Amino acid sequence: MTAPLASTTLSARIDAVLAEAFATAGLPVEGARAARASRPELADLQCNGALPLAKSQGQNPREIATAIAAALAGHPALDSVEVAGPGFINLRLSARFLADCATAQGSDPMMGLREVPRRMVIDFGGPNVAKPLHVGHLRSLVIGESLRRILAGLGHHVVSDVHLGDWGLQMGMLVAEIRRRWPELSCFATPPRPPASLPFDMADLTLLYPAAAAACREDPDRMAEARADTAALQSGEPGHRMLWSAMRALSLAAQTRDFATIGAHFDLLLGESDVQPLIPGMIEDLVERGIAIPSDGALIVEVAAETDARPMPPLLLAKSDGAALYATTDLATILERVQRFPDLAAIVYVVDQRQSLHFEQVFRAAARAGYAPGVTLTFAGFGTVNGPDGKPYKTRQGGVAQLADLLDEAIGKAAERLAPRADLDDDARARLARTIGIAAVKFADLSSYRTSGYVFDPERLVSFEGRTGPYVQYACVRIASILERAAAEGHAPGAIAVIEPAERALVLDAARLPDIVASAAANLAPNELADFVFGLAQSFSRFYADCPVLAAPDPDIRASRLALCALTRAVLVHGLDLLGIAVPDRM
RNA sequence: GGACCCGUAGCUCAGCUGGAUAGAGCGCUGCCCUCCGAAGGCAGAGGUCGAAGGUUCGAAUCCUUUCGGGUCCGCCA
Repeated sequence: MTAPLASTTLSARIDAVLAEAFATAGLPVEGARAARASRPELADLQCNGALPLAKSQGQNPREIATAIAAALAGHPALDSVEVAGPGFINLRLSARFLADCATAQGSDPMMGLREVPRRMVIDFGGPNVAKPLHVGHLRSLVIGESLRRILAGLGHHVVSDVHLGDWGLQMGMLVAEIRRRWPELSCFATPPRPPASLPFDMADLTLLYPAAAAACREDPDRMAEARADTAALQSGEPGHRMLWSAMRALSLAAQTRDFATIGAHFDLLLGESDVQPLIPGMIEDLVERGIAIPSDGALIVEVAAETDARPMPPLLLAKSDGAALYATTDLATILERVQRFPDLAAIVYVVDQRQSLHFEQVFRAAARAGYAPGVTLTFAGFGTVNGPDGKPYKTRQGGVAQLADLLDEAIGKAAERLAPRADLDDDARARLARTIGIAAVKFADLSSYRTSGYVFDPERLVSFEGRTGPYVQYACVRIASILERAAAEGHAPGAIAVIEPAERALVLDAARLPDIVASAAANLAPNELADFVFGLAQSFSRFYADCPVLAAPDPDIRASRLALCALTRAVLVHGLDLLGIAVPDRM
C-alpha cells in the first residue's frame, strides 16, 4: 500500500550491487536481493536468487550462482563472495562499507527512507460509552498507536480517530435503567432540563450497563422499553439527548485519562453519533440507485460476488422498523471521512478480528456505492486476549479486567523495584516507575503478531527481565551512561571502524531498521519492530560484554566504539518511539 | 450446517515473498560483578513444527484430507 520515495539503506545499496551483477551475468534481476545470512559464521548476507532461476535458465543453480559471484568479485563493498550449498551466494561485507553505512545511520537512523506521502485515517480504540477500558482494548490502543507512529514516521499524513461506540441500543438500555433508578432527574421532567449534576459517577455508570443489559435479556418488557428509548434518543428527543450527552462526557473523560496513561494519541474523538446526520440521505441515495433493496421488511445491500469461494451474507442496512444498525453507521463513517479529507487515500481499521466479516461487508457495500473511490480500506484485525481456558479473558470474579488496573499493577511493580533507590526523589521515582511499567505492558502486547490472540498473563505483562520493554530501555540507559562518562572524561565519538565480530554484528543489525519499519508498515505488524529492537538490544549487550569502550586498547578504537554506542542508542530510541515506548535517562 | 483463524521446546510466543543445522523469553542445570550499570552476559539440557498425503532441487511456510481448539454467520454493537 506504500511506495518508497528514496533510500540509501544498507540493503538497498547491496541490492543495487546484486542487480548489476545479475544483469552482467545476463539474468533477470527480480531475485537480486540479499537477506540476513542464516549462518552468520559463513556470511553477513546471503542471496538466494540463483536457485529459482535454475529452471528458466536451464542451468544448474550452482553454475548460475558462480556466474553471479564472478560478476560480484572485487566489488569494494564486498570482502568475499562464496557459492555454497545448492547455490547460495554468501557475502561478507567490507569493513569500509559497513563503516560508511554506520556513519550515515548515525545522523539518520532511518537512512533516508521515506515513502510517497498519503493521507490516511487510522481507526482504533473504539471504546463504548459507559464501559471502562478493559484488557481487550489494550491491543487496539497499543497496536493502533504504534501503527500511527510507524506510518507517520514514513512520511504519511496520518489522522487517528477513536471512533467511540456512543450510539445504538446500549444507550437506550442505559437511559431506561437510569430513569428507573432516578426518575426525578431534570432531564426526565417536562419540559426537560439538562441535569445540573449527575447522581452517579463513572464507577457507578460502569455497573449500570451490565445491570441494564441483564435486565433486558431476561425481561422482554425491559427490552421493549430500551428499544423505545433508543428510538427516542435517535429521533432527537431533548431529554434523552441531554442525558446521553452527560453520560458520553463522563465516560470520555475517564477514557481520555486512560489514553494519556497508555500514550495513545487521537487527532479526532469522533463517534458513531457524529455520522448519524448523514444516514437518512445515504439510505435514500442507496435505495434510489437500487443498491439497497427490501428483504423481509428490512433493507439490505447484496455484497456477494460471483467469484466468491465462500458465502457472503448481505449487509443489513436498516431494520424492519427503519432503525439503523452498526453496519449503517460504519458505512456512513466512510462517507464522513471521505468528505472531511478530500485527499484521503486509505483507512486502516485496528479492530477485533471477530469483526472481519462485518467490515468485509461494509467495504464491499462502499465499493458498490462508489463511496470511497481511490481509498484503500484495510481491516487490520487483532486477536483476542484470552484467559488460561482459551476464551476471552475474565477476572476471577467473572467480570472483565480493567485496563487501568493492569497498568497500575505494572507501574506499582516498577515502583517497588525502585523503592530502595536513594538517588531518586519521590516525584522522579513515580515518573520512572510509570515509564518502565507502561513499557513492560506495551512491549509484551506488541511482541505477538497482530492477528494471534494471546493468553492474558499478568505475570508476563509486568515482567522486566528477558524479552521485555525494560530490557530494551536498560540497554539505552547503559549506553547513555557510558556516553556521559566519556564526555566527562573528555572523550568524544569518532570515526567508526568495524573490527571485532560483535561490532560487525551490531552495525549489520542496526542497519536493518529502515527495512523493518517498511515491512512493519506494509504488513501493519508492529511485532516485527518489537522483535528488531529486542534483537538489537541483545546485540548491544554482547558487544558491551566483549568490547570495552572506555577502557578500549587505544584512543581510535575508543572513539569508534563511542560512535557505535551513540548509533545504537539512536536506533533503539527511534525504534522504541515508533512502538510508542519512551526511554528514561536513568533507571 | 457453512466459512474464517490457530495447532512450533515443560510454559508463553516469534519464524518476513518456500532455502543451509527451526529461534527467543520464562522455567530448569552450571559458570561470570577487585573489570564501562547483573533489569546483564556465556554455556547446557529440552522439538517426528497436531497427523497423513501431495507440489518442489528444497516445505514449519504452498495444496488436499484428517484430528483438536477458537471465532463468525440479515433485524445487538
